[in-house]
Order: sequence, then structure tokens, then C-alpha cells
Amino acid sequence: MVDRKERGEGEVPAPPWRRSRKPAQPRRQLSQDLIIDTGLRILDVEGLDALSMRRVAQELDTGPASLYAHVAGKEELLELIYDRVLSEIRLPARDPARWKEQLRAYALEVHRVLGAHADVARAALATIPTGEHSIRAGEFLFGLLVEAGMAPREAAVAMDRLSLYIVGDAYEASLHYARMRAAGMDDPEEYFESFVAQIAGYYRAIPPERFPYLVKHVDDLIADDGEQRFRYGLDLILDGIEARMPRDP
Amino acid sequence: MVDRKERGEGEVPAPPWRRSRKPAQPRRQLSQDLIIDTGLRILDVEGLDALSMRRVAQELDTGPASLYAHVAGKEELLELIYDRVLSEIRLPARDPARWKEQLRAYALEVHRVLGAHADVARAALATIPTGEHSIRAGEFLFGLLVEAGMAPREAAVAMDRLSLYIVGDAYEASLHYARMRAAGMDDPEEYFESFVAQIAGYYRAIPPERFPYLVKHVDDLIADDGEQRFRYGLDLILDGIEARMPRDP
DNA sequence: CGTGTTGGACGAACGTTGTTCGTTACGAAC
DNA sequence: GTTCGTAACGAACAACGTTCGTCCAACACG
Repeated sequence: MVDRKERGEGEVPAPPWRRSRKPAQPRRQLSQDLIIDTGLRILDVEGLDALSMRRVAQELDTGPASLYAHVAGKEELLELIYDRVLSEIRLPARDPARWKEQLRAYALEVHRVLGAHADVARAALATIPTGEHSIRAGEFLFGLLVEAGMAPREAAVAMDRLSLYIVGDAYEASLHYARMRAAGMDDPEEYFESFVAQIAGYYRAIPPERFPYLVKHVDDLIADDGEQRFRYGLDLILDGIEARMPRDP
Repeated sequence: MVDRKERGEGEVPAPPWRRSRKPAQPRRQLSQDLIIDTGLRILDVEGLDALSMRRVAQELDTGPASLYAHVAGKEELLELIYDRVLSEIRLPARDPARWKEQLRAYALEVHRVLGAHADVARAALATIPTGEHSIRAGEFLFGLLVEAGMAPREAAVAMDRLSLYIVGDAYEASLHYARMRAAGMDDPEEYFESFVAQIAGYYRAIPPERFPYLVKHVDDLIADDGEQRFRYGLDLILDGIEARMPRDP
């Protein structure tokens, strides 16, 4: 952040015949890790919409073409960033006797990590998870269900559905985050207030004779925030899984 | 599709001083409906990635600027297309006594419609539903839950979660559809085969000592197709809702 | 120590994209 | 018959992902 591109300001231009030898710049050394880090930082600070190859290159004081030696393209970069984020999730030792509790904790943990890097979920749903840390999470989830007594084939689907729910919810949340940024706001609470007010106003304006239930219960529609909704749906799914577990009291 | 732009081929160019009067073209009349229809057709045939303002304009024999008189921008156009698709869902008369059955049928119906316009779900998750038909669906869902005896505030969250699940699954499916198209395939079955084989091969190649469960049960991981997975997760949620319904046998 | 070779860095450019500006010309209202 | 609002439109802008060809620094080898 200290030696940004500043040429063209306060400098005497070099004579054109001097074939522009770079004076003492010992040629930056890029690396995939450096590119991923930079991309993740941009994504955290400025959001997914601001994350472009050019933006990453600019942060690294180079041109966009330089990145392609380390990264196949934007899609791969997003997958790599996503997997780096997943590396932050902490997994406990599996304890099949407490499978439901652990499943719940796992979901909340993943949800927390995805929420911490607000916009990454918006890229996550678009990638097929084949990264190191993604598999690590899958092994935990799948192993826990199987050890708890679920048939492997059913456990596979249950894992898939639970993951979809977690990422889907995080995706939706990150959309709101993007909207907040687009509106120029910084405080999530302030945005939530205005968003809720906007929705409420809209629902109050629709014809009550056609949509009586929605209009009558507007306040209930906007009562719970994102975290409460996520937990409710999570328990819905977990209870459903529990009902399918063999020999359960 | 018959009178496409063909000037510049086989025609003597008009003298430059003739200020290019359009000869007999009675000025196309655009409309929002026409634009939505065109957009939906492109989305169905060529996918979301091919749907650009320029592409729509081209299909209408005009320039992209002409669209902005009827549509605020691409985002609004996508919302309008999405709501038009939602207009295809058929809703029965509500029967609270059979709420679970109807909820299930509703979910399958929405899923079917979203699947019929393969790529629309990829745009759906990105929009906040405020269209006519979206509200209509919401009223059905919400009313059904409340009439079945659920407290309105809880019904609001349950509706939200169920909707998220449906759209989220359709979104994931449409991603695969896009991948299929990108791979140049046409047959979904063929794509499914190759995709499954690819995933299986990948999972078989990861170190078994670190991920024993995943490696051992590769075949189970890829056993069920998208429709079966959707139904399993749906029943998971519906059972969870049932458990929360008051005074249920 | 000299010489080849290789792979990363990079400037420039291509083909798209969404959107805006300023102008034109039609159709309806007076 | 004139006026006037507004839809249509051509051109352009800024930004995007990606590719091509060139150039140089560092390594391997004799």
C-alpha cells in the first residue's frame, strides 16, 4: 500500500529513445498465494463486484496479464479464494453420540466463516467444491452421519442437503450485503432497518382483498432477522434427519 | 427472424449527403412485454450467459439504448423475466386439512417451473421477490400454513426457509446446466454421466488415510440424481414443519 | 566464467459488456 | 397545421476477461 503507482506525477518523463530500462526494480515476484491473498482482501473490503483481475493486478502493481501465469482465470481464482476461506473453519473431534449437537455446531461454524467474508458465498455456490478444505469439511460431515448409524447412501444426500442450505443462506445474506454496499451504507443495522421498512411499506400497499394473509401479518413477515431464520431452518432440517436416524429413542 | 439487418450487403450505399432517411421503416414499436418475452426466449435457448442487453436488442432489430425506455436496466429486466416465469406455476385451492400434501405439491410445482426455464433460477436468487406472481405464491404458502394452525410469525419463517430451499436447489441445478452448455453438450443425461464419472474419479484419487469415509463410499456419494436429492431434502423440511404444527396426532 | 535456455513479467490490444448522451422523428394533442 | 413530449437510435464511454508477442532475469550447463 506504500509504493503505489505514482509515475506521471512530479516526475520528469524519461527521454523516449532510452528504451525504458526499469531502473532498480528487481522484478516483482508473484505467486499464487499472494494473488489469492490479495483477491480475498479485495473481496472482504470492497466486495465481489469490485473483484476483477485488473483490480488484483493493480493492487500488486502490475498488469492483468501477469496473473495468468499463476491462475488459470477468474473462475479458478474464485475457487481458490473460496477454499482459502473454508480453511478457517474449525472442526472438533467427531463424537457420534452427540451427532446432532455437532452437526448443529458445524453448520453454525461454516455459516459464521462465510458470513465473516461477506461476499465469498456469492462465489461459492457457483463452484463445485473440489478444494482441500472443502473435502475436509465433507469428510467430517459424512463421517459423523455414518458413525451415528445412517446408511452411507442416505448420509450422502443428507450431507448434500445440509450443505446446500448453509451455503444458500449465506449466499442470500451476501446479496443483501452487496445491496447495502450499492446503497452506499456501511452499517448493516442501518441497512436492515431501511430494508425492512421498505418491504413493510411495499406489502402494506398491495391489495388486501387479493392477498389478505400477507397484508394482515406484515409485521410477522419481517419480525425475525437473518440469524434467527437460519437457526430455525437448520433445526427444521436437523429434526428431519433425527427422525430418520435408526434406533433413536 | 425474417427481416434481419442485412444492409451493407448487395446494396448500393446511399449518397452521404442524403441524411440517411429511413425509407419505409414505420419505426418499430417496442414494449416492456415484448422485451421480456424476447429476453426469456434467449434465456431458454441460449442460457443466462448469452442474455445481454445487446443480444435482446439485436433480436429486436435495434440498438441496446432503445431498451432503456422500457426497462431500467439489466437487473430489472431479470426480475421481470423471473416474475413472468413464476406466472406459470399453478396453484390449487387451499385445503388446510391436507396442508402437508399441498405444501409438497407446491414445492414440486415451483421446482418444475424453474427447471423448465433452466437458467432463470440463476437470476432468481439475486432478486428480491416483489413481483405480482411472486407475491401470489407467497400468499398461497403463508395462508396455507396459518390456516393449518401455525402461528403467523413462525409461518413467515417457515415459508422463507422452504422458498430458499426450492430456489437454492434450482439455482444449483442451473449451474450444472450452464456447465453442460459450456462443455458443448446437449443431452443432460450424457452430461450427468460424465460429471458423475469425473467426480468419482476425483474422489477416488484423494488420500484414503485422510478421508477414509469419502473414499470408501464414493459410489454412494454419486448414487442419487438431482430430483431424488431435492425430494429427500424437501421431506426433511416438511417433516420438521409437521413436528412444529400444533395439536397434530 | 561464459553461454543458452526457460519461464515469469508485462505492455498492448481484442472483443465484450452495461449504460449514457445527444439527436432525430413519429404520433397525438391543441 | 403547428407544437411538443417521448420513444427510438447511433455513437461513444468505461470497465471487463483474456490473449499475444516481447523482453528480461535467473538458472543450468560446459
